[in-house]
Amino acid sequence: MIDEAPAAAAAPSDFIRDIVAQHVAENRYAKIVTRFPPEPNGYLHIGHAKAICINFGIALENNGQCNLRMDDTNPAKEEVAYVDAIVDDIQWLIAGWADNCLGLKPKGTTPTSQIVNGQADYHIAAASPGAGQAGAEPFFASDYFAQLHSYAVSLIERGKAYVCDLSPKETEEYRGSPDRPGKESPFRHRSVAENLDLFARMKAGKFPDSACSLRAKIDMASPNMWLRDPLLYRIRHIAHHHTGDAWCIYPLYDYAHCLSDYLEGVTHSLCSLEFTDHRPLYDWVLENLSLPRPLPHQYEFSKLRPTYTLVSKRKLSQLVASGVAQGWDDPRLPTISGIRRRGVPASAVRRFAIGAGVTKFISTTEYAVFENAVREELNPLALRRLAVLKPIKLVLTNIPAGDVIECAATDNPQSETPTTRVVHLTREVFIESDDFAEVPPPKYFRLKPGGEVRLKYACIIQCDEIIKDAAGLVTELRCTADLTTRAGGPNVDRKVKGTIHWVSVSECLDAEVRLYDRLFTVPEPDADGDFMKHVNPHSLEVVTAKVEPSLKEATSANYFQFERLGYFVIDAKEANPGRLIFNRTITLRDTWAKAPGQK
RNA sequence: UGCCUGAUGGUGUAAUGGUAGCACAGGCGACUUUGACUCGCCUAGUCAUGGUUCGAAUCCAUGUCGGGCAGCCA
Repeated sequence: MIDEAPAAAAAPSDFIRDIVAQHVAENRYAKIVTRFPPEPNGYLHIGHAKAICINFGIALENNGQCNLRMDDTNPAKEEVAYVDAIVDDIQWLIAGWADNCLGLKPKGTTPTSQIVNGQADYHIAAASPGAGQAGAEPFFASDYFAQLHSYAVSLIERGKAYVCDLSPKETEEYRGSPDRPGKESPFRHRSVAENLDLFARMKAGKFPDSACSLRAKIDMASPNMWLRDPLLYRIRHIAHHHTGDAWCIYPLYDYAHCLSDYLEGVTHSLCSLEFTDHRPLYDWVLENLSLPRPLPHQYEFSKLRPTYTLVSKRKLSQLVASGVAQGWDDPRLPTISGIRRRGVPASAVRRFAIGAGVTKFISTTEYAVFENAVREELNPLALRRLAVLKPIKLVLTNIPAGDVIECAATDNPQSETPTTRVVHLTREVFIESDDFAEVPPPKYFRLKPGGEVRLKYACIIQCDEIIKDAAGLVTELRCTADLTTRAGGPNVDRKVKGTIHWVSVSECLDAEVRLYDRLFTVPEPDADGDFMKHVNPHSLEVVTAKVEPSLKEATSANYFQFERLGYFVIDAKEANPGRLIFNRTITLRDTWAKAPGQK
């Protein structure tokens, strides 16, 4: 496994952490329990990373637990494959950080609550340090269907819910609009006995889809739309990925979520802002069931929205379906799997997500903040290697063919005890074509006719001659090496302005290198509702690079920095021992490229 | 003419009645066998108007602007 940097410092406090701290001080709960509740209908993306970091972070900081729960109440959209992908992404993202507070449950079990000494006692699984171990699985809202059903019966018995025969279309009309009260359903005042009978028949499959629904009896004139007799259950004759054909009625989010939280002993249900209007309904369900305390409470925060990308499952799937992206794990996508394949360490995703802060302010986070987080984490981790992306041949005329000069190259200068490896300087080397200019711009430190430059880890060279082909293109540079400037040599301290990277022509390896850039050309691709038009046509460039021979042993468990170029990883999906493929995670910061007159 | 929610440099975030701070971005410089890293300096902010107070980003009032809410989605 990759040698990760230590977990980033604890997140600074925020309004939610303040509330939790207050509750801890009051001893309000035996244990702080949060949850991360994805619907298994797609892949996790960078936006989810914030919710993950908040929920797991708060659990971690309070010796609590964060349950991973599949919010799977809509069988039409959900698949097991997504469940597996989500579990995998989560485990990668929190490994070495919060994996000890990851709440999973023994496979096949169902948590329930019971009353012990007048207090709710929750049978929730203990945190599972070996999250990946067989026998553990996430929680599923669908595991609670039986319990949820009996709660619904209880609501009916209390006169708090009724079976409504209005069609979806009529239901919508009766609901009114935000500035106009709704109308009561003609079925609102059915007797408890009739509702019980109807609900039993709904469950028994006596009605077709949408023929009727179970609704909460609240207030059709409420200024809050979610309180206008919201639906609790709908009829769907469709198999569920987790419960199979056991049910044909399925609970809706607002009904299932609060009760799932309750059944798992969740204390703080943290979600994004768009659920703020749902909170009164969340509380209504729990209150009207007269459940034993303590009850969970919902708190909302603003989503993470980085520039130059999209965080919407629907739009992301459009990119995949249209072929703009080559799968959900395309390294240009902001999906967790894409980011991971791109070579971004989990610690960098966390640093970014945590750094964004927790507020109710609708914000956009500059992509540069993400880039900074990636470089911050990679710099101390990445092994330095020499690689030439766009090679041009350079001949050291004073080194005889066949001579091999050993040079010690540092693996990581950031390390307290840096290790080195040997690279071989030979008569012919490749250098980056960008590192030579026949007509150099002002302040050009690199190689130019008659100029000097240092070959990193080797020696200073001087450019004597330029060889061109018939078309006038430079094909070869002829230089003289000053071997007295090598490490240990008498003139090692001689200074030249430029140092460039290189590889030996006779010893280097060919590697496919995929150079990724941001997927969109504008900061807010969907601002005008047509993000497809802003796709960056140059978001992927593939080159055949010349890389130093030690890279033959590279595995996807290593992060590399190709010196002066950027950070790279082996493409975990497509590379194999016979085919070296590197993904560029991100370039190094480059103040030269930004200089006036450059590119 | 509804309800909910928010507003601090370019961006994000802190200050919880007492010196508006930090990070990113941007600029200048030092260092450098990575034009990287590191270090130093600089630029730039409390939505508006009133009020309370010795003192307001913070409390109150009014206004302005932004976001969310009318799925049998989550």
